[in-house]
Amino acid sequence: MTLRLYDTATRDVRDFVPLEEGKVGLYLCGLTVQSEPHVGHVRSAVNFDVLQRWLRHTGHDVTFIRNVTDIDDKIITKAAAQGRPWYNLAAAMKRELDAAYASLNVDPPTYEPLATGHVPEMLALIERLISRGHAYAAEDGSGDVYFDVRSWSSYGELTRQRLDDMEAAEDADPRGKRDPRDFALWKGRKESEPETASWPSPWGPGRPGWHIECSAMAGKYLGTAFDIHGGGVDLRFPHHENEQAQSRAAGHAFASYWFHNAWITTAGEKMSKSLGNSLLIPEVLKRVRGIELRFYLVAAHYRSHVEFSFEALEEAAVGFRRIEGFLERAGDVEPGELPAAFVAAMDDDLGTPAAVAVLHDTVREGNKADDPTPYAGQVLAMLDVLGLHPADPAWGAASSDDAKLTSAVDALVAGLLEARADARAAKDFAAADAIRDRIKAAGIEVEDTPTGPKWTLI
RNA sequence: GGUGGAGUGGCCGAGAGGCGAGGCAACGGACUGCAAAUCCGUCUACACGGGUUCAAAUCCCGUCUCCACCUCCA
Repeated sequence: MTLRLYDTATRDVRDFVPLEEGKVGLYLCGLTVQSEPHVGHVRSAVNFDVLQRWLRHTGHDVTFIRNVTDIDDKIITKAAAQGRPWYNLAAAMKRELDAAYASLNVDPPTYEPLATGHVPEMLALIERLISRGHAYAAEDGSGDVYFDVRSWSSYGELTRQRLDDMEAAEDADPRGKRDPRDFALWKGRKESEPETASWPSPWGPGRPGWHIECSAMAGKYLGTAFDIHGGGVDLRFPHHENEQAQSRAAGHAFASYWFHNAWITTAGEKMSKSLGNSLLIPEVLKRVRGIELRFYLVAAHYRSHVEFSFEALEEAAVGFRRIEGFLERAGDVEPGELPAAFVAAMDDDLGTPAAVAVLHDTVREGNKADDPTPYAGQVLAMLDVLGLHPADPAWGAASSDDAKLTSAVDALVAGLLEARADARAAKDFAAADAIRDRIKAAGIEVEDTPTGPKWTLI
């Protein structure tokens, strides 16, 4: 069985066939680093991370490029409002983003190019488009350069839009455009913008339009034809449509498959950056651990809309702890083979919900078995490929202070548990339960297991 | 107006013509001194109205509701 993926361009699930056998070029539109990342942002990263891990697991040599847009209108505007340089805001938000990815065990990509580092590549691409008759410098002296959508008859093919059916943007300042739907490849510097936010070009100082950076960077690192390109559904139009148009107009085949993840919403609505702080990653991680948040995200199919709620998140966390509890009881085991049903689920358009069901089934079988070891091995293998291995150092090793505290508490609790054991042996259950209640009041739960009592923090 | 998507049991969330995913919660049982954990069982649904079919949550027609994109957006 081979991997099948849903392709936005063809709108169906089809066999994934790489351009070159055994190798995969993957491009993900990362974030514009203009504010702190929230749960919605990391979903895309986690979904792509699962894709990347699965491709690697199935024997592909993956080159994964995830760009960072570190210059755009919003960054300039927000930085100005905050009274700091745009590049400082971009750098600070990039660090926040890195921290969020790390807390969810998102594997770093092969390379993470910055838009500002690829201006020459963009200029070369723009000049190529001009020479081929698909772009033009504005005649109003603005220094803008636009892509000429009327010159590219396939425009709209990715999202099946017809130019004539599109609503013209309300704030459409026609500037020097020949058609209101023409989009900027290069934006001439305005007087109000900082000089540091401009680069020299044949059309005067300016900065990149949004779409051109991805075409330029994907081309540089993955070649003019590569396998998979993706991002959130909102990027289909105009961003991906425009990328494809300009790349193909430049004579490049561009992406073979388009992979788009659905939204996470709150209260039925898109998680916008104006919703406040409650869903920023550090805030969410006060409620659940990173591994639990990742489990919540992985348990839903990447193309399904997820209605975020803390209740659902905490429920997922409870389910995950059940899996962890099983592994703890099973003791040290090495990852084993993946169950066939799990592999089939993953091969079917990354069917993580069905894969997670296999995970649960295996845990139940393991809990029933006299020897849980082989089941635990399978569970570990499944968790590992989903980026959810509990022992992965990415989740953060306990600090030495934590270890000392654990050891100290263990010694104190041990004394109480001995007294409780004595009381139980003497069938003085009232005394035994009193001790247990006292421990519980301190925030520690005691469970009796076949190998003796065990304590955990509540 | 154009494009794409959604409506599933108390809740979350899969599936996409036929042997009723999975989880959480609840209840009953086993185990336990009592619990906890674990296992077994129960509750078993597909927005609405028609239709096709031996068989529809799944296909067709219609209706309603909701969301996204067409402007920056994961």
